[in-house]
Amino acid sequence: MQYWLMKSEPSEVSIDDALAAPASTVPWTGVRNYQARNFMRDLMRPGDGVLFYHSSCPEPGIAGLAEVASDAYPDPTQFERDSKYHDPKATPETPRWMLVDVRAKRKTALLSLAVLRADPALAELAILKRGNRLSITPVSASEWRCILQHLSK
DNA sequence: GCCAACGTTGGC
DNA sequence: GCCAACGTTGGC
Repeated sequence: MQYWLMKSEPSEVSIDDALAAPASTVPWTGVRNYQARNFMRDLMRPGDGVLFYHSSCPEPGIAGLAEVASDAYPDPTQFERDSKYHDPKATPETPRWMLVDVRAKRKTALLSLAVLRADPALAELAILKRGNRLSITPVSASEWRCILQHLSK
């Protein structure tokens, strides 16, 4: 059982969008970074805990709780010529990009970056590290507990 | 819109 | 394999 933080731009897929989807489940399309892909492909397992993070928006922060809902499989958008996620070097025989399904569990009060930064127990949280742009990052069990504690306030 | 930080590309 | 140029991310 592992824990993750996954960024999504709410103008693309917000926690509300995910909760409104069939079975509250969305395919995590569009990841085009090898490290993030490898996390999904090699380390994620169904049932892993997910912090649903809103990025590139007026109020960035943790907006909900979710879980990994599938093993990794090829991201179909890489094969779609008219998709902005199309990758001409990918073929169904040799896919490059993988994704997992994510099931939203609940929306939370927004846990802002300022609040996260103010907690010394979260000093090592990857999302708070300078220059970190990874859209998927691991969260330790103690960080997860700490964040749940914040969310229960 | 700015800009720091980082990943990727491609010429050599 | 180096590394400069370029593109992207994402908070502010």
